[in-house]
Amino acid sequence: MGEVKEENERLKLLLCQIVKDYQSLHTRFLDVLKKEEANKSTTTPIVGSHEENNEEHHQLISLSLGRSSSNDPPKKQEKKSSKDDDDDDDDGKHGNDGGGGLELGLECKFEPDGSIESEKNNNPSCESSLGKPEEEEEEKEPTEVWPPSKILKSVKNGDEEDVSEPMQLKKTRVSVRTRCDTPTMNDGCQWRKYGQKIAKGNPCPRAYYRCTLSPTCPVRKQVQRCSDDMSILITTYEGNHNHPLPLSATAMASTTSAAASMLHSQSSTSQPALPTSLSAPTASLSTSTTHLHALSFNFSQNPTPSHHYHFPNSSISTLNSHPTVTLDLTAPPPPHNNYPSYFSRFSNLPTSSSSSSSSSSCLNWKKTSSHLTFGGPLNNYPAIRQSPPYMQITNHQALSETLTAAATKAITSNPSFCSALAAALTSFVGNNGGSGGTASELGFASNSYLQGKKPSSMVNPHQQQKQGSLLLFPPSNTASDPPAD
DNA sequence: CGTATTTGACCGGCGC
DNA sequence: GCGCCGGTCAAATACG
Repeated sequence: MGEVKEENERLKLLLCQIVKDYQSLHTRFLDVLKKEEANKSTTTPIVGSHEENNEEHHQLISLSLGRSSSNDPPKKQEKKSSKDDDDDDDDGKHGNDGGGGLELGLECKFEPDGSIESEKNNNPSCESSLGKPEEEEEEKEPTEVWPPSKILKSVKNGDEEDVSEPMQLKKTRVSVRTRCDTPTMNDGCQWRKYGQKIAKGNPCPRAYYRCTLSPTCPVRKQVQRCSDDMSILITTYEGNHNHPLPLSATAMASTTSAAASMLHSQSSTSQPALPTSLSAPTASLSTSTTHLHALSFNFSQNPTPSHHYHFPNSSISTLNSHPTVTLDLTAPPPPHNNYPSYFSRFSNLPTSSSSSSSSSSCLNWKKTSSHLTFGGPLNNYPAIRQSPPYMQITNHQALSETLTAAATKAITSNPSFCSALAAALTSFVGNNGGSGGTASELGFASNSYLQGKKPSSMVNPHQQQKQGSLLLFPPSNTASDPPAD
């Protein structure tokens, strides 16, 4: 109990810090927002997903990061927050919010008066696992992979989301192909090798690692050289961390969990929708065992033609027990795409790299011009769209954006992303031991977005370092993307 | 001496 | 039922 209390105190401090940072960032953000508004004062609505002329469109991602009390079905409120008269609100499908808006809801709601509804254990609607005890969080994480019988099948709360999910969901894997000289690419985590095997079809041995940052962390990774090209390292992640991650590890962790969640929702459209209802990207992936050479995502949004994203080097394999998202970051950039360093950043990190390199673990999206708006601070959010606090990101970009940016968008527009994001957030803040957890989580997420948006002007290095960086922030300014609108 | 890695054994799933 | 194969365990070994 003493330790727990101590931990709690520590987390509270962390939360306070993050909230503080968030508020200062938000202030700055509003300034930026005003400027942008001024720039595009030509009536272009924020949510205007007007015809993307191949290369540009407005896409709104609204992150509802408030904490909701248990009686508010998240679906409803997210839809509401996006558009009241949204036509699709049936439970089986992820609602498209209107006008090209993609909305992420994390089932969190803040009271308008600033008080935080913090019902850690009492909000079944909060599948995104914000504010959940560790165990529950793991349980609910759609991509969670439990180690075999060793870690006993812990008691499942009867009506948890996870219960209804098929087993295969827990085996979701995210595979990352990178060029890497070192035996393993440095993703910021600490791994312990527990096995090695020669897998069929590949002379190179496959190494098995488990995360050692926490003794109970269920995350595994497999590392294997590609038989065709020995310089390519295939790292396959499985599961989600159930502990705070070092800064340098948050990017990959959140990406993989988000990607896994994405796969989940893609491959299970017939399933009861996750309580988070957003415009669900419909991936044009075949079922069963088809490996695609590319990922294509359609953001089918109401009246407008769907936004289509193409991931030329990635694939999804929905093998029975191990549906896998493969992010191939090794191929040369296609002509129309300007590839950033993607994850190669990870592989390029010196093996000794720690979180000391302030924001080195962030993926840098150098292109894009996003219009990013916030729902305001915890207690004082301008009514940009609706009542609940949220973030809105409208991206003025499209296919010319980096693959990473596109992938992120695809992921973030996915309903299941909430879970992943929540996992990342909770991991970062240590499962929000304090009652004010959501506040800090919101702050953290916001800051992350801000970092992605204006790293230099909005966040000083210290803050970046302190707050960590969440991978899934929207793309930042683009060179190719004309500011005009 | 403590910790990490290696490596053969073991186990369970799956296909035949 | 059997064998293959992927994944994990755990004793032995290596390392600092």
